[in-house]
Amino acid sequence: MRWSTAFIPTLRDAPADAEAESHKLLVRGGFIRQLHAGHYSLLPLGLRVHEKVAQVVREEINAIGGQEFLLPAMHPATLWQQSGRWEVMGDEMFRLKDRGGADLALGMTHEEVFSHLATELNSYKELPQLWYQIQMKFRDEPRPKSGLLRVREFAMKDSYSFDLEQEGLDRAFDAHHDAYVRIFDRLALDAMPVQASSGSMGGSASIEFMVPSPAGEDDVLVCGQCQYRANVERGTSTIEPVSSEEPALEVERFATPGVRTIAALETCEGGAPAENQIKTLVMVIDDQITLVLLRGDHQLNLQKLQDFSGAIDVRPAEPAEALEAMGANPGSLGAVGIENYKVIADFALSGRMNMTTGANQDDWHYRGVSIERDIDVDDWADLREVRAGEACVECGAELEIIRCIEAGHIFKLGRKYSEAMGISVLDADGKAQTPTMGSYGIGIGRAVAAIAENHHDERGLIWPMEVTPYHVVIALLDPDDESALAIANAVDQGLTDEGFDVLLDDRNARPGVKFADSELIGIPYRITIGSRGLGNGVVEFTSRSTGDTEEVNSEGCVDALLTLIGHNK
RNA sequence: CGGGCUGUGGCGCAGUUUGGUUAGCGCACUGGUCUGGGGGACCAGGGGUCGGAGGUUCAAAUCCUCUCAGCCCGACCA
Repeated sequence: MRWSTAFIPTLRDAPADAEAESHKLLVRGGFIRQLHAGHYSLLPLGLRVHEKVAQVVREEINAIGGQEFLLPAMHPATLWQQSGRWEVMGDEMFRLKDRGGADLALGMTHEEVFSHLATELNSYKELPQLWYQIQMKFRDEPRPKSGLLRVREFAMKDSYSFDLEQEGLDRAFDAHHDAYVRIFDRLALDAMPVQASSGSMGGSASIEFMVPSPAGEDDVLVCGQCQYRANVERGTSTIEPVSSEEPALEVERFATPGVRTIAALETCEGGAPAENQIKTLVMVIDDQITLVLLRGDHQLNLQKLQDFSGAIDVRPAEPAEALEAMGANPGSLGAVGIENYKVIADFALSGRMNMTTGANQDDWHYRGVSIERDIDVDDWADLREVRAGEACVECGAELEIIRCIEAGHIFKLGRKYSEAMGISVLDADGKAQTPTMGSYGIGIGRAVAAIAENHHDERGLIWPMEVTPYHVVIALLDPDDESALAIANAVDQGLTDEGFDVLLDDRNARPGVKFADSELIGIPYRITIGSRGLGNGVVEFTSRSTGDTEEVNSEGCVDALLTLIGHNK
């Protein structure tokens, strides 16, 4: 490719609203342009990277037996109604009507469509199947952000496995796990597999592949000693038990004028340390008022509550709702004597006595509360968010919390979708069986951004060889010098013949511009051909990542350059 | 959805408080001269009607109302 005829609109300044490094650099380097919030155009350079990432994914999924499809992006509502997710997906699904008034949706994932196709499976002899596609997904994200990291329209590789038995699903799941490790390795992403919440996907097991980055949106618990890795939405820790003072006293109501917070209750007359308080949260779980109890110094993780309840919609009650339900304002609420609402308590409260909590009357609290004796707890659950420094549940070492980008996610779905969509095959005994499914996703555009996020310096991007838009850029400093041009053409041809993607910078621009641009767009190797070097009979070979330059005799330089690149395309 | 902020050429910004000729600057772009190994200089140019609609006024980028869009924090989401 000749740079002089290519569309590579580089910018000296990043757009003012770009925050994430990948966002700034992908825009500045002429890879992407925003059309509107959450929707990006891939320019030629961006598309080349995107396709190379997709190709790596494709090769590795093919290698474990995947068969590629391309499914519609627009789906009939009936399909989603059948799985029950027409309601579950809520506002996140783009919905529209056709001219006849039929409800349609833009696919945010493809369990339904693939399951629908899988109804054509008839016999156990046809199993297992491993199907996948690389297709646009549409999600009406409340807040698109960070360039390609969180968008509303994005390419995703999603694969789906169909097996007769659990062991088959386990194999498909493990095969994906290993394939994902290879994919992220090839993409030069340090992705770690972590235990994850299944969210709206349902299912029994789920592992996310997390790439550490400050631009990420997930917090991951990482043990420094053992291999324990878990999303905070799922992870637990071992905490020092708090020994309650014995004996259990009687519940006593006491005045706490103006006290509305845990912190205030710690310091007021007759108060108690946070760990001896019961925090009472009024939540609305699928329109049902529910009380959630935590130790005073603990934070609720909403996703844990959602996963435990299996609800579609979980939110904190509005202050007015809380007042109406409880007869007091938040800050003075408690679950003592509550019978008409469901109460869910965090495990950390188990067995605690002589606790302090709100009395459901402003300015009054109870002390001497023993949770099992005084509160009608319906359910116990792990609801609290782990904090950095707590002890690993596996080995007791300290847990760290690391901000990460979710680059991939694999689920064991079980039979939820195959049942709903009516997939059935006959087994060897001629009995109808419902296959068990797995689903496995990797965001292609997000992977591009994650790579950019992790491979850049102050001068610009530094693409890994697997995904770089061009392997080599030839900086032809004197395009009007015929001998220089001849050598540049020979190098271009020679490297291209060996399968390298070559960008020949033949623009009539100053050397500084060419160097700066080639570094900004992150081409791994630069070959500089200029009159100064040629005067000494050499061309130069520079590595983008190290900045090191070697001189190569211009005579017969193609072979020498091929050796330097080391055929590591 | 709540809070904060911003919309002026492709990008970055000034001008808005205190309405007043042809709306300005840097980068980018076009032509030219010089230059020629780290975003070069000079000369000459082209491009915006100030997010949109309505209003106030002799006069609106500037004031008022409505509206749309984008960004950040939170909520939410995977």
